[in-house]
Amino acid sequence: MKSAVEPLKARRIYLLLRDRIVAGELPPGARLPGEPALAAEHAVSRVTVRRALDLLDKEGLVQRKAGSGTFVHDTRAVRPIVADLSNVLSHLIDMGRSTDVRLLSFGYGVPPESIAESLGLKPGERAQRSVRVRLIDGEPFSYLTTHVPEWIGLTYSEAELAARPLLELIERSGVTTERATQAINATLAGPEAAAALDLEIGSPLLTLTRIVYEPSGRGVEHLHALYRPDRYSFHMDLVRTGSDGERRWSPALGWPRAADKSKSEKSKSGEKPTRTPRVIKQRS
Amino acid sequence: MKSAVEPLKARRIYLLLRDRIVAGELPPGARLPGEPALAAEHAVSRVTVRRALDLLDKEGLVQRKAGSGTFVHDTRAVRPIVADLSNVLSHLIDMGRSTDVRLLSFGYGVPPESIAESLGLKPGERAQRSVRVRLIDGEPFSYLTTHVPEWIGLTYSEAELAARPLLELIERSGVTTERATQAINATLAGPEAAAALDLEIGSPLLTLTRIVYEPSGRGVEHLHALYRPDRYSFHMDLVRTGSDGERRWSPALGWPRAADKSKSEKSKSGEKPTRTPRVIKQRS
DNA sequence: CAAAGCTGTATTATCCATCATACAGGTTCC
DNA sequence: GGAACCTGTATGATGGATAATACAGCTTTG
Repeated sequence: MKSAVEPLKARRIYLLLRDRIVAGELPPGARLPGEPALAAEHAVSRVTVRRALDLLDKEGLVQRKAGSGTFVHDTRAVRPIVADLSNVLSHLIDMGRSTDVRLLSFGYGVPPESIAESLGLKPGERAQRSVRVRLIDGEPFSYLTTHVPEWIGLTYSEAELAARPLLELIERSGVTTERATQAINATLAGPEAAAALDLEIGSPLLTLTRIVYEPSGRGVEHLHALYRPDRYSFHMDLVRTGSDGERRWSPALGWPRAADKSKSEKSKSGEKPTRTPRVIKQRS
Repeated sequence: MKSAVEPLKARRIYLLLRDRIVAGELPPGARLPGEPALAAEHAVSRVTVRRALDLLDKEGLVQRKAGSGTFVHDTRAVRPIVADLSNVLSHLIDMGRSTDVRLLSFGYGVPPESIAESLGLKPGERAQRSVRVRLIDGEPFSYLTTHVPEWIGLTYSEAELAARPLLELIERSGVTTERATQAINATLAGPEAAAALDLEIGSPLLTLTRIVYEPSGRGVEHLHALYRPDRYSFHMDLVRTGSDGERRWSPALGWPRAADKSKSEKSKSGEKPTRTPRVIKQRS
């Protein structure tokens, strides 16, 4: 009973380099240390370094040139950053990007206790469970598991769910949705999510758990979403609010949605970087 | 050249079980399948299943009883969920929890390109870089890397940074901060962050990147934060806004901050679950 | 062109995770 | 008590990841 399961060495180095790249320490185009140098630096064999670089290569983060070196791939191209807070991909759509939904699972049953509780179901009461995957430009980026009380779920068909937003169907059933709570977190990809999102098991994922309430306070939808961090992230603009001594950041409401920067190009350059939604495909 | 580096089998099973637990599919107190059963189910040896269970045990998610079985530990106790959006831990403090900051690194140098760009620095211009770890009740939960333009950084000392909020120091220097952008994402823990957060390399982490701007549009602080997802997550309340056809969720502003639920206990039970900030320590 | 450095590739040996199996000891239930 | 489960522990065998080394071919630099 020793040796806790630790990631393979190649993976360690892969992670390390990956962090240095995404952190910008190794800017796009830069040539990173040679394989012998990396091997010495991390006290591993060159073969292992190679494996790490292979991973980075397969992921499109670096580009290897025989005889020359390994170079950081143009990150901007590889990171088709999808973004938005509070709501989802609203402005993606009117940006000419095609989104698609695939229904993986649909059925009724007794949900796990924690979900039943948040939906205000009595023990044994059934709910509709569905699993969907969202694609952007053909590439999967989110894995959604939703639970809805049975009496609401029965108001629409499986085909309708595959075609329309769930919340729209819920509201169509006569329920009004006003309030919701959500929590954002991180996890590792389990087998199913990894398969659906075209990832390896153990990849990092962004998590969003949202519970939608009707005015009476009863839960009507429990959403558990997993996002690929390289294809999705939450962005928000903040403003400093509160009077002295109690100043905090608050989300900038009524903000210029997807602010087509045509409007504010007054100041010089660094207006709002990291906001270059170019439409470039990533290698599958 | 085959076999991509795939996570160890034990880790796979660990992740699988872990997901089923946090998803509530295996509710607290439940006995999970016996080791032989799990071994058969996943087509691995019992030894491997054992390793996976050891990980869950060490993490405090399950409790093993010789001769009896392996049981899901009381999740509520194990998840001292810290939370808040937009700002950080505001209400934690007035909840009687002690937070502490540890300065790991402090110095000046030329920052990586992407950060220099967001701070509006000219190539070669220097910035102050600091790395801090935040603890709650003695346990580390966030790993903060900040970059500040040199001319601001010079207005305070290393000791001051270790003692007071950075933004306060920045404002004290005469700069006014009004706007900020931030992005939330997920990654895997690299070596340094893993060590500082008392995690294994490859653990999932919540990421927050915030850039604070002064009114002129120039960046004055670049913050990169890594959070342990089991000790921190972003919560927010949402309200449905926008007129028909363009309805979306918006963060509920002006909400009862840290709503001491003494106020709204009108409706029955399920008012706002998952909001039970009991102060229970987790095993180190 | 030649030297130096790099990536690609192969070989052999070692180490560690995993497998398969067996047994000891505790718990539960009849 | 005893059967049937469970967890804890140990064994040797096997395969894959890694180490150490060597060499080929390409690129860059002088």
